[in-house]
Amino acid sequence: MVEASDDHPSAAVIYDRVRQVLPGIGFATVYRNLSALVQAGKIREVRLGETSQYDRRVDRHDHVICGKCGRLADVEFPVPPGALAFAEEQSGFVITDHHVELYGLCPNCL
Amino acid sequence: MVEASDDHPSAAVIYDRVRQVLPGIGFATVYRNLSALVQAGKIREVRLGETSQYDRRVDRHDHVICGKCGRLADVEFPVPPGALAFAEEQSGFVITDHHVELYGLCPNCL
DNA sequence: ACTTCACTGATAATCATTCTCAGAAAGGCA
DNA sequence: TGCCTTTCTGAGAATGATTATCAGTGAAGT
Repeated sequence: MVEASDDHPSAAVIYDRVRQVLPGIGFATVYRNLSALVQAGKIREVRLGETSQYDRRVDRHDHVICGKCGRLADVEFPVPPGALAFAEEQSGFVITDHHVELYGLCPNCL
Repeated sequence: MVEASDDHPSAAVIYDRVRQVLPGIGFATVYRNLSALVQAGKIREVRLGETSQYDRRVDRHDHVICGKCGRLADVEFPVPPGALAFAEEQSGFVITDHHVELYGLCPNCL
């Protein structure tokens, strides 16, 4: 599998990369395989604006997004023990998962 | 302004609602006004999957999303004091804002 | 060799959103 | 009031990301 590199590429970027190895490939195939990988739990899809980015890490973690260049990086955001219970109480929802998005500027853009 | 009701409507829902009052309106106008309101800081845009939802609350807060019916509700998610600094240290980013998305089931769907 | 069947690439279709552009409405002013 | 300018609007086309369709290819089994 050519997918799941070490950054957070969008479908378009993955399509370009794959084409360097398999020049005749169509984007339908790329999208199909990405969906299959997501479904199979091999990669994770992260929506950023109107496009999807793909993350090889499938364990629970959070993301920082650079407001200038759009770069997305993994982070661990420590959640206090009672926070989820507090949010459940407030909302009446039963919470099964969560994702923190942090916004700022990346080292390169600073 | 007919926009900014008390739930989290998508552009399509807002378009339908506005059309009940102004039957001849086009969606271009609705989108234009929504963008203007967002730009002016009067409402907030929250992306949920492929569509945008609009939130009359513009202060910092978080959201719970029902995995079954897609309903979105406001919540306050308490962030521990050192968490942002910890994430900055990890990532090298300077963090200016954050947003927590909680996933689960809403009271109706339970 | 023959059938089956999953997989592929090209292309059309879809969905949300944005752009374009001619016309309408609103305001200013002599 | 009549004219000009500017802004706003609606209709529809255009865009960008993604998904569906569909005939063709190739491997696998018999």
